[in-house]
Amino acid sequence: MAFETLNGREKQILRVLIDHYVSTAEPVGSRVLANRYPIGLSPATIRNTMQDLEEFGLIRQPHTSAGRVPTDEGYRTYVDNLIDRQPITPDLAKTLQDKLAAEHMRAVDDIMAQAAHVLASVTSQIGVTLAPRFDRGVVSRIELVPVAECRVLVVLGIQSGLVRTVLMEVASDIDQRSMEETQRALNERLAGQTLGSLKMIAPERLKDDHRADPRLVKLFVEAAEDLTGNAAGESLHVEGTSNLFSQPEFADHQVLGSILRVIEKRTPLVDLLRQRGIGEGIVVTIGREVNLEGAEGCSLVSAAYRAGEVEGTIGILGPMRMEYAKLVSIVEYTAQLLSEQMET
Amino acid sequence: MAFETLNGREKQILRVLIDHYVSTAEPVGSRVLANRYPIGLSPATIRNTMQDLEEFGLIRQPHTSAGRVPTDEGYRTYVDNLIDRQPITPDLAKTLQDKLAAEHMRAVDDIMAQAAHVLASVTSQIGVTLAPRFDRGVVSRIELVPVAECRVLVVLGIQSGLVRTVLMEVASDIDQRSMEETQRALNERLAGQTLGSLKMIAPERLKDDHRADPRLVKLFVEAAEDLTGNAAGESLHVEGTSNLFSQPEFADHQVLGSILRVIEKRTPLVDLLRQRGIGEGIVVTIGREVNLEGAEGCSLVSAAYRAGEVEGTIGILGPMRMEYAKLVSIVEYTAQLLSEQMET
DNA sequence: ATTAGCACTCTCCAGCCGAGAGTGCTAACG
DNA sequence: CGTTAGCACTCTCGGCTGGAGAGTGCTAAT
Repeated sequence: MAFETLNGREKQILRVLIDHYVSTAEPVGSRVLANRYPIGLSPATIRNTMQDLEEFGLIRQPHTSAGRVPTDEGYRTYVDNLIDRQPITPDLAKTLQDKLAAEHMRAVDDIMAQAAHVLASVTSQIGVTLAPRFDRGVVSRIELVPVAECRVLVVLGIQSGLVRTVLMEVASDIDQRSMEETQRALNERLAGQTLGSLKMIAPERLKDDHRADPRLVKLFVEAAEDLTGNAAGESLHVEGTSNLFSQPEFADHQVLGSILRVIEKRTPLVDLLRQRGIGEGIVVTIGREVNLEGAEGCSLVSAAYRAGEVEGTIGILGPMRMEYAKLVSIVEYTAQLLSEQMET
Repeated sequence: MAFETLNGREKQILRVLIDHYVSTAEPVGSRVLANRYPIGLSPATIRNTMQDLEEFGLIRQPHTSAGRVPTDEGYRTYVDNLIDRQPITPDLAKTLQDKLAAEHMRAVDDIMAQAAHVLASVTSQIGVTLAPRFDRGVVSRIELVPVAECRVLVVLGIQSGLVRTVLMEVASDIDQRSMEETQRALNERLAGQTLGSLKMIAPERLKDDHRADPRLVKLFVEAAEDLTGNAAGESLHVEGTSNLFSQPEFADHQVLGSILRVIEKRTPLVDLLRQRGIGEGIVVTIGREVNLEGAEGCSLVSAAYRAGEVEGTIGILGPMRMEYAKLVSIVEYTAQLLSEQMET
């Protein structure tokens, strides 16, 4: 059922059918299409075309004598071929800029939370953001800041100006001087390396360095690891889940429950977003493609953003029946803003 | 309808009625109570007592010829007077310890998120945690760490070992030396002050100090302010909202929706928790007392924890029909663990 | 004071019916 | 030959009904 096999009329009918269904959430009958859209065909003819589209697997009937509803594949071809993307309005662009770029610089985490929030409120869907993967980040500066008796704060500066910190617990008998020496050694030997490679590289490069305290180095490597791997849980932000309540397709308690449950698990969603991040630009994932247990009825519109070497993903999650034409632009623009802001 | 006006029988009936209702979620009839509990009275007698309790406003009938259901006030007197608290099992204590105290030291935020998660999974309610209010925290150490061209990371050590960091944007022409001088000055003049008082105290104490760069000081004060006030949004962690889906009282779409909506707004919930935090120990807030628009059918079991001078609140949010006897102990114990962990 | 008995009320569920919507097919039409 | 009018058919949905069941409140007996 490749898109090319569809004739012009079939394409047209599919388009208006989805357009109409998206705005009403009701099965679409032939009469409605004939009346409301300038197709110039009688309901009967439209019915015939609809039967064809049904055979192609692009639309289906919830039951005999109901109107038609798009299938996953229907949405797929619609998004891939029929959509005409609606550029973002200047108004909206301004809103997004204000809410995101504005104010003074904040921590990465705050920005991500804010981005998720804005996406949710602007689209009335669920806004999701994934913080950058730091393992690709190039280390530009390392600071060890003693903050209490046995605690040292590791400050890791990444090229492009991002910063991350981790607390580590050290033996109490490490003195100020040795710490400073170690810090100097770390900076000299590790600057310019990616965060992800530290685990491999650090022990090797520092083993001959008489200045560095090996215990500190070991802890440091562990801390760096923490930042790349373990942070997976914390790096996901989800906002606007209550928006789903106004969607008629989620009126069913079970359905809605299983969606929220899978979102709350975090890991599956993180994986999904990571996976979607690798392709450049905007990606629309529809229905079963989403591959989240319980969220089969959902679509994800996602886009990657990047800050120097590190990149992450943002997106919106909602019912398959969403205004792709509009939302795609919003997500794309937001990702772009985010990239800009982070590079500053 | 003070508790003392109830006679022994009324107390007994109220207790078993609530016990039974909590476990079944069905209106409780007189027959069931007579059969299932060793009251030694006939259904008819129980019915009379029930009528009395209804007049007191402690129970009510959803409709004529249904069993009785506790009212807000019913739960209130139950929790205040009739409950016999069920101590935490050793098993559960161990689980909580493992999940919370375990692993190496993490940032405050991670701990709070983890605590919310654990509370949710252990109680099958919504787990909520509020990070400590740092404005009461006593500053023990201030570090200014340059991390990029125009960026300085402010590291604020609080007595009792907690740390917070904020990024600030500085003019590019501030040199290394001046930064170090300023840092020294800040430490000397501000250590021992509470974070909340910095805004007042700092300008005064530093205005004569020739070492401190006034621009840096100004930015520093702003950063500190950020940490105390603005952080309100980020300091709340909510986990386990999907647990509500298995509660029969929230089968209704509207009800559930409005609860999740008000939780997502954050501010009302933050305020509620702050307010509940000021009283020592554990607090049970029931039904309308909760005072969250849309969450009238919920109860909150909350407890304050403290780490040195700073304190925060944790709790669980769920339907009024919850196993208070058990949950109160769990929340209390968790708060205690949290206090211990943070003081370390 | 307690309890057995009973009439009464209300909910819940299953079944039924008619209205309405929308289809697929067939036959007529240009 | 593509298009369309007409029509029989199917399926859902809302409202109505009636019976079963649960639980009450009252009264009279213990």
